[in-house]
Amino acid sequence: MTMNHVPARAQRLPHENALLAALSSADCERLSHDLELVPLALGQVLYESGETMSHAYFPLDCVVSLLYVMKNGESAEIAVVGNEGVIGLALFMGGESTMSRAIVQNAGYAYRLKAQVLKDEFQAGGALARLLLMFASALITQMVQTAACNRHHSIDQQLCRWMLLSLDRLPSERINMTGQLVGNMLGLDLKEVSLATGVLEKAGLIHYDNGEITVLNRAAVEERSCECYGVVKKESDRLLPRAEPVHQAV
Amino acid sequence: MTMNHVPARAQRLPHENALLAALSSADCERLSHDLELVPLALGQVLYESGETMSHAYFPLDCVVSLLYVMKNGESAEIAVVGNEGVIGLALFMGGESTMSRAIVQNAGYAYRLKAQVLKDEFQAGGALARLLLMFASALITQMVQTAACNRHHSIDQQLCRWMLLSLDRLPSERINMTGQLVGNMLGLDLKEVSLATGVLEKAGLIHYDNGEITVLNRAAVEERSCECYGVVKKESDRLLPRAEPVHQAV
DNA sequence: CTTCCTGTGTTCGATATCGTACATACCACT
DNA sequence: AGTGGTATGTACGATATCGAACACAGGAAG
Repeated sequence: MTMNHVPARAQRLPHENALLAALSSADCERLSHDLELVPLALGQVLYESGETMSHAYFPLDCVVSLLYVMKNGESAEIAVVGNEGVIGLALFMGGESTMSRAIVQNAGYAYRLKAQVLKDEFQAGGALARLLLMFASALITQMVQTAACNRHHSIDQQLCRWMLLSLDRLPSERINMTGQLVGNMLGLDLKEVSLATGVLEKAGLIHYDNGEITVLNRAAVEERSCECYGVVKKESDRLLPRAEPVHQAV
Repeated sequence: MTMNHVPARAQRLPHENALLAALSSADCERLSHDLELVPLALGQVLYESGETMSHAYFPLDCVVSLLYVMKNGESAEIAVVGNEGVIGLALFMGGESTMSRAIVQNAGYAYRLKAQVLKDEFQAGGALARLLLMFASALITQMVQTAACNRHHSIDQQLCRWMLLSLDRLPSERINMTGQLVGNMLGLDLKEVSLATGVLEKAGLIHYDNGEITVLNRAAVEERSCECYGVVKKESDRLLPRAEPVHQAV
């Protein structure tokens, strides 16, 4: 908890988010009045399935999961979004809501825009509109891959894929999350998570202790993961602008 | 081979597709020069994963599946599109290609537009642009649901869901498809399809004979299906304009 | 220190799923 | 009729997955 004297707050800049960073300075200037910096806490729900969204969120250093939650409470992660993207596609796609819940998987900061501002900006059809559509493409790729992965790959493989997707959006090699939560993300029971992490730990790929997963050997995890991680990453790189390096401003 | 006694051909109208039907007569008029009627054969591949698309297709009476195909050949259906939608979202989303294969699940006719025409039309930002985005929303819902369904529901339930989605896009209660193909769609082995159809047949819900599935008791199939079918249908109804009734022109 | 409580991790047995192999029906063509 | 190819149905064993009950830690309150 070294976060107490968070000097970061004042220094957070919009261009820590890849989409905002890719805007021209004119576009950025215009939006800057509407961009509001907000801290997002672990577990915070940005919107609930079927709800109308009030804002779109552009993550800076946080990670947000899109979860589908069934009537009986079982859930499944559909996609992960970090500083390469935005939460709130449905706003400009015309549906106003989606069938998934957006929940903060890793605390941090995000900029947000009021729903109407984003809609207007999209309507105007400028650079942001193009970026949003590109990101939507990348997100669809991730959803498609998730669907196929859920059908065909083992829990171990899926866990590896998930850890890699998370790591790519985090500054360190540690994922701070309880087994319970990991289970929610992957639609698993706690014991299934335990089993899978146990196997990977015995193999020396990770260390798992009380709600903290440390990846010891990333290459081996990639090896063990299914092709899905690679496909999503490659397509994401193809479609999206590169994110600014995340860290320590001067 | 003359088409002389195929009266259907001449009578196929753009408004058999819900998206085209929802256009104003002005929009429709303008597009009509570019709309080309094409027959689609069972098993025809409209585009291959990763390929650049040359056209967007608006199905009239055919059904098209979006499949993801793994490196080892295993496949999984991501979504089904009939006359309520269009094939070729990636064209205007900016990606140019998607990671899925579009394959004709039920033969019939479609209108198609050259890629550039669709892109220009979308750029112009008129009614068609809004409809395309709405349809994209509905398709995303279907993909999300597929991902969750693959994670949590049994093969029986998934088969029921799949049959219902197909029936909604077909004029009769019969689905003409070999078990092999059904397997491809759902990412199953032939024997798993056999097993599942066997169970449903014993229960009197369907009759399955030599590549033809007849649904005998639709209500019971809905009962047995998971919640996924209902969610997709409801969301689809919410977002999309109603399709014209499919059949006999005057 | 004890008790409760919540979150966490483990064990065991039931069931679903999947790989392999083999048996059968139908159709088209020679 | 005979032959090959495609579609289908069945059986058995190996795993993976999942449900239910049990076991353990640590913090808060008494």
